Parts: sequence; C-alpha cells; structure tokens
Amino acid sequence: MIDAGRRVRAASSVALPPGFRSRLLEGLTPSEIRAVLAVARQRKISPNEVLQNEGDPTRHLFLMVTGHGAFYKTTPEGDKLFLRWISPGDAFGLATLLQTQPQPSFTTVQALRGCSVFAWERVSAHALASQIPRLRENTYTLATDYVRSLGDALAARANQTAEQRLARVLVDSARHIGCAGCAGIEFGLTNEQLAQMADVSVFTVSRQLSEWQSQGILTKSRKKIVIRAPERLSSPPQQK
Amino acid sequence: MIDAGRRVRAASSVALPPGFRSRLLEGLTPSEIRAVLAVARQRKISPNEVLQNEGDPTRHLFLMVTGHGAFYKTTPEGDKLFLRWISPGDAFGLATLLQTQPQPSFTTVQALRGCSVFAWERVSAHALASQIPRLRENTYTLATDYVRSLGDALAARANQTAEQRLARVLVDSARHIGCAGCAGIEFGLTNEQLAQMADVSVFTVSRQLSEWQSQGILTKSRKKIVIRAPERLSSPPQQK
DNA sequence: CGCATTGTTGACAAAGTTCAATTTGCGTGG
DNA sequence: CCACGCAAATTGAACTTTGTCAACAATGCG
Repeated sequence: MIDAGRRVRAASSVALPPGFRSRLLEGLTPSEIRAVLAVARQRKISPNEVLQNEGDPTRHLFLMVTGHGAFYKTTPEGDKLFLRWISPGDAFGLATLLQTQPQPSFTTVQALRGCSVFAWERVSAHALASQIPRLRENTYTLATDYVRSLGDALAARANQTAEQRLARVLVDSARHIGCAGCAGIEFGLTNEQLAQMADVSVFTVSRQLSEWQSQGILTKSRKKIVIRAPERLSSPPQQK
Repeated sequence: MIDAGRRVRAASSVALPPGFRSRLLEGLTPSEIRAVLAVARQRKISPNEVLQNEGDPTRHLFLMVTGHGAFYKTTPEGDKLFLRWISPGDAFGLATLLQTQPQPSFTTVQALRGCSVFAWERVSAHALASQIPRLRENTYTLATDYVRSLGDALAARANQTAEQRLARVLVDSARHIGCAGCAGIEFGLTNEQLAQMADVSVFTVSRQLSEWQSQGILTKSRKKIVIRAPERLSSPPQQK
C-alpha cells in the first residue's frame, strides 16, 4: 500500500518466506516489519564465503534466511576457534544496530554451504534501531544470548576433555545442521572440520569416532556422520 | 549549589573523588552526572565479598571507586575461571542499564580486598539510561569491551600453554593490582590464586615462577610477587 | 616454640599430539 | 567400465606437556 507508487522498489524488495520466524523481528508490528524489510537487500552467499571478518569494522546487519553459517574467533596465532552455528532466523552484525561508529567485530562469520541472507547497511540498521524500540530490545536479548554462548564456549574449552568437546560439537552440529535420516540425525562434516571445531587433532577425532561407532552411538562414512543416539553423547562425560 | 536547599540529601549523597575518571560517565554533562549520582548509594565492600553471582538476576549497577575486584565464570563442574580484573572507574552490572527485565548475569564478581563502590538499583539505572542517551552509548562501548575481553580469555585458554597463560595472568595483575616498588611492579597473590587464574596446578606455578626467578624476570616471596621485567614475560612465547 | 599455612621437589601417570606408514573410498579420464 | 590417483581416514609408537601425589622445607604468627 505504501509502496503503491514505487513498484520498482517493491519488486526488488524482499519478503519473508512463509513460516519464517526470527527473534530479531519478534513482536514488531506488521508496519514496523515492512519498514525494516523495505531497506533490506537480499543476498546469495556462496559456500565458505566470509560475511564478516574478525577485526574488520562491522558494515552490515545480516539475517540468515536459508542455509547455515558459523561464528569463529581467530587467535593471534591464526587458528580458528569455532564458537557456534548460525541457523535460519539468526541475526548477526548486531553492533550495527546499536553503535554510532563502526567498531571492529569480534568474530568471523563464514557460510557453510550456499546461503541466502538479508543484509542492511550499517546506517540503515542504526536508523531502524533508533526508530523502533522493540527492535532495540530484541537486539539486547540476542546480544545477551551471544555473550552467553561465548561464555559457554569458554567454559567448554577450559575444563573439558577432548572427548567432551568433540561430543559437544557433534550434538550442536546435529541440532543445527543435521537432517533427520532413517538411521538418525545426519550431517556432512569431515574429520578435519570436526577437529577444528572441537580443537583436537584429526587423529583424536578419528579414534574417538571409531570408539563411538563401535558402541553403536553413531555411524560414520566419508564426510558424513549419522548420530544414532545423541543422548549417549551428552550424558556419559558427567557420570565419569 | 543545587543541593543548597536539601542538605540532608546532600550529606548522604555521594560525590566523585577528585581526579576520578570513569568510562561510564565520560562525556556526560555536569547536570547529567549530578542526576546519576543523586540516585546512587555508596557501599563499602569487605574482602572477598561477592557482589554479583553468576546465574542470579542482576540487581544493581556498580561502579568501582576504590579497590579491586575480579570477574569470574563458574563452570558447571564448579571451578572458577578468572576473566579479568576490575579497577577503579570500571562499571559492571551493565545489563541493568539496558534490559527491561532482570536477566541472570553471566559472571560472578568478587572483591579482592576491601572496596568502595557506587551502587544503583536496577530500576533507577534503567531509568537513567532511558533519559541519558550518552549513558546508553557509553554502556554499549563498555559492553563491547567486556565481550572483547571474554573473547580474549577464550582465545588464551584455547591455544596457549600453561606458561603463556601464567605469564598473561602476571602481566595483567601487574597492570591492574600492582604497585610500583623500588625493584619493580609488585602485588600480593598466593601461588594458589595464580594457579586458579591461569588454570594450571599450583605445582606448575611454583616451578614456572622459580624458573622465571632464576632468569631474573621476577622475585617471589610469600604471597608477594615482584615483576622486574614484564616485557620478558610477554615476548618470549612468540619467539618460540 | 609450636603449629598452620604456603611453597618446593622429584617420581610417576594421564591425556593428547605428532609423525610416518598405510588403507579406504570415490570420482575421473582413458 | 576399470584402473588410476588423490583426498580422507586410520593405526601404532614415540614424545610432550601438564597434572597428581607424597614427602618435605620454609615462613610467619600467636
């Protein structure tokens, strides 16, 4: 209706897929959502593309629509620490919403396979946040969640064994990027990717997966893991 | 001057020590600062007192005036992970400023020795933030910094050796709680405290400190460390 | 002086990594 | 269609780092 007079904009504009839910937009009125989407751009992301590089100023606010990505932290020595998965509905680059000046981002965000995202320029995002109080509140909530998962990642590194960290990675991956197959939840990751994410050597991954396979907890083949009994991955460490 | 007519309030009210600087209040106008201090309460904190407990809802905004404290994260298994020091001028409990609802805090804050702090009730803090835009902006900046140091702590745990972590703790402690003595920067911490902070065993602390002492980098005596050459603690790990 | 706290030392054990040698699985080009 | 070649995965053995434990020494306080 508002867009009646500018069909060109409307045509190139973006729309939410049916059934799409995002905590970023939760509780916003339809007209607010329209205002937000009006200044968004839809982008296709190729596999492994880096959307945000740790240290670079945050240029965009992103909302994952389809596909998956991951937050990483790069250490001074250069290796990547996996922090958490990004799934459809997750937003990142939240700093754009709050900060007046662009600030270096703390994490790298990389697409796993192809993705489709909504993107907002920093200034547009900031303007939206200043106009829509509910958007600011949602941002606080989401930022809080990210800090919490950063904290969890820290706790996990600090005092968990290689086995526990690997189990955590498997469970998280199953939850976020897994598809329910006939034999369990399956997802495609190489030993090397798992090794990076859990911060263990590929050898440890290989050995541990073999052991779990022999216990019937999972099945592995080349570049693919099928988790049969996720509950047996989360509990045993505590018993010990 | 404004307080002329209400000496009772003025008497029980708080004032900033001369020369006190805080990034939380930076850039606020004198009248804004007066408004902020008007609803503050000054509190004396006894040694080792816990000001904020991880998981408990954030009740207060605090501003450290004199003394030192530390942020800790408690793991599910119950051990404390040291995150960073709190020095005079540092604020914490920032969530009170932004969030409408009290949220569980991510970290525990504990005083080292006796401290003096300013404290604000959650609702007062939230009201101040909604009235003073600059206060909100400062809050974003500070929150960003805390996230950054959380990230640094994570990176440090993930891929540094026991020696590097201990060196980091010494350098940080020297910077934050150290006093310049004749022979170097000195501070009082037991081996056990250092061990907890660096997440190594007391034995490793003892051995490593002995080695550094024999290299002339520091001097140790009971409950006291004197750092002679902090630069030799930060650089050697990289050379290797 | 006696006692508790704090720190030290050496021998040993556990967890994981590193490395080298192989094996497995899979796509591709002849 | 099959053999080739390569990336991915495996395996065992040596090795490094760090923690564990037990015994002991030093420090300082009442």
